[in-house]
Amino acid sequence: MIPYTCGLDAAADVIGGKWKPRILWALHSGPMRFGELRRAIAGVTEKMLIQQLRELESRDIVHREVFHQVPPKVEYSLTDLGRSLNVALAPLDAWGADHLDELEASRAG
Amino acid sequence: MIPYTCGLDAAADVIGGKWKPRILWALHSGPMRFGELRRAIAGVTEKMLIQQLRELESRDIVHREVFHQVPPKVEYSLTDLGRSLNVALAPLDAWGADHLDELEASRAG
DNA sequence: TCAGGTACTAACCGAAAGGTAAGTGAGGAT
DNA sequence: ATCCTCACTTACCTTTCGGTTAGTACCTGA
Repeated sequence: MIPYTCGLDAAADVIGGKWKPRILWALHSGPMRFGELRRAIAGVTEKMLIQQLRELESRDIVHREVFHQVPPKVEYSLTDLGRSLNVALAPLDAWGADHLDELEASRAG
Repeated sequence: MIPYTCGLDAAADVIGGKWKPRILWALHSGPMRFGELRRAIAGVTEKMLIQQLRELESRDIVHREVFHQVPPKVEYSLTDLGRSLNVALAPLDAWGADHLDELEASRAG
C-alpha cells in the first residue's frame, strides 16, 4: 500500500464514503443513539450506517458506548480527533453552502 | 435527484473521486499542460486524468484552454471558484498532515 | 523509415461500493 | 398471542468506479 501523498489525501480517505460527512455533521451537536442517527440521516439504511460508523470508530473519529440495558442502548459520539476533523471540515461546508446554487445547477445526474 | 442536504454534502460531491484532490493540489501552483499533470500525479492513467478533469471543468472548477499548435497544447488552470475551493480545502489538508501517523496506523488495507 | 511526443478516445473488465430484504433475540406494550 | 422497538447481522444483487489495452492524427528528430 502506497503511503498518503499529502494531508488532503489522508483526510479524503477518512471521510470517504457516501454517508460519513453526514454522520460527522449529525454528531456535531452531541452524542446520539443508533436509531436517532438513522432517523436524522435521511435515506441511510441500517447496514450502511453501521458500516460507516464502524469505519469511523476504527479510525478513532467516533466513540461507541454500549449501555447494557433493556432495550439495548448504544451511543455514538465524536472523539477529540473527530471534533478536530469537524473543525477542519467547517470551511468546506461553508464553501459548499456559499455556492450551493451553482453546484446544484452543474450537477451531473 | 435529492438536493444537497448541506454545504459539505455539495462539496463532497465536487471533490469526490480518487484523483480530484490531487489535481486541485497540483494546479495550485499555476496552469499546467495535460502531460505535465500526468507526470506530476503519480499513478494516474490518461483516461482517469481526462475523466476527472472534464468533471471539474463541467463544475467550473478548472479551466481548459486549447492552443492550436503543432504539437497540440492544452493548458488546465483553476478558475476563481477552483481557487476558493482550494482555500476551503487547506484546513482539511492541514488536519490530515497533523494526524498523518495515526491515520496511516489505522488504515484498512 | 520509424520511434516518440502531443492530447486524447473507445471498448472492455474486474473490484468495490452501495442497496434490498430478511433474520436475530430480548423485553414491553396492546 | 402478537406486534413493536432496540441494535444489529447476513446473504445477495446491482451499480458505479477505476484500470487495461489499444487506437487516432499530426509533427519532429534520429
